Amino acid sequence: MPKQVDHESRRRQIADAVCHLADEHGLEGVTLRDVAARAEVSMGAVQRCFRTKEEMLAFALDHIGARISARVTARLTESPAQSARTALGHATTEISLLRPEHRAEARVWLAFVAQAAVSPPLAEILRGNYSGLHGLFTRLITEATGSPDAEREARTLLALTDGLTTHLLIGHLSPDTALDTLDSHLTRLWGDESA
Amino acid sequence: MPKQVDHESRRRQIADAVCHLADEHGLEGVTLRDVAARAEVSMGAVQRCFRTKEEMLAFALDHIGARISARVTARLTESPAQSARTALGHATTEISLLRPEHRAEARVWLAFVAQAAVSPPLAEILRGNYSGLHGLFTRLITEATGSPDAEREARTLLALTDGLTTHLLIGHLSPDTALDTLDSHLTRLWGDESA
DNA sequence: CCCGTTCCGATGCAAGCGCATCACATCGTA
DNA sequence: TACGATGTGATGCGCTTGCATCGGAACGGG
Repeated sequence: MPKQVDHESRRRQIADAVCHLADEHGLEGVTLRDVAARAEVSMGAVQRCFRTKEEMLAFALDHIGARISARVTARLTESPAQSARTALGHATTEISLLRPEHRAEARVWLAFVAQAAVSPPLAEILRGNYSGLHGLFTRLITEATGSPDAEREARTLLALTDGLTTHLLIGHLSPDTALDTLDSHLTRLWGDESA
Repeated sequence: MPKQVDHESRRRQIADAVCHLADEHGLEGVTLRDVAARAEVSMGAVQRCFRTKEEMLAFALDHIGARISARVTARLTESPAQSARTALGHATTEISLLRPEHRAEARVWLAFVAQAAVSPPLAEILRGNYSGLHGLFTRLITEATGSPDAEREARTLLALTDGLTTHLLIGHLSPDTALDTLDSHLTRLWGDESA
């Protein structure tokens, strides 16, 4: 056998390059050549890892989705002693990608969401991610409030975080304003349900 | 002078073509040739109306933004006798583009938003649109509830509608579910503020 | 030790892109 | 009526794209 490269790690390496490029110039700026250059591999290597460009994009979306989800669950498990309310607060701020260090991830996410609106395979992946987050939010809200409307509250919260992230990216909101809006919504959620 | 074509109406005609193509294949599927073909004009005519492709996209974004805003204000003025609450309900359902006949506009909007995240000129246009909508929402909420937090509620509502639209487009939510979520949020808004 | 298998990376190719160019209709004017 | 200005649409150009191809390097088995 030849050199025997770890394919899986190479795929992740390429997916990271895709995310970097999508952050800088949007998904339209993601070409096979630029991806190969950024990942510091040859173009042939990229083509061997992924049969088509679309397959590469799908893997990259899965990759970044998994990374974000992992960060959320990590945040929850590292501070398990606190209440479900603060846990949900942590989860939402993590999801909404409001902090500057996650701005790049937010841009990549938005680029993929837009593409998913006209690409069923990408939409399928996103649906999976959102379903998972919806379930997580529902569980936390139920735990914190016992409300029978937890599913609906989870939908509202998830849509709100996405909307705030979007408005942040196009400069309509500042990070502080977005965070304040999110906090306010959570505060009212507790007030309503536990009263 | 030669044929003397109405430039402004032609620009709108081209902008409509841009929107149709963006709806079908995303913004990446918008090429000068396809735009010309869809608008039933020659490619040279497109280039005469807009010096560059980016200028054309900016005009198209302005065009669709104005159309949506116009529809919202039209909806408000055509039923002025009702309360500010129902007015806001109408405005939000109009903005959130949940109805099937506005699905195309929603897809176009999402495509432009994503592009705006990496294109300052487009972001500038979007910021103007959102500022106008934020002002409108703030006014209606103030009128309906007298709450001092009207600005924050308006931000929340605007972000929520955008998030719901996004989730609808990628198939995470059904139109009915999205509408129900929006209605629920509005109901709670009235309950909180007027209590 | 050498050969066969397996993987790699450079190159080629057809298609499509945005943009510039230019001869040609078209109409007001003298 | 003849002319010149002006807007028009077809064509060309340089470049990039995604994808297919192919010679060669790198190992393990006989």
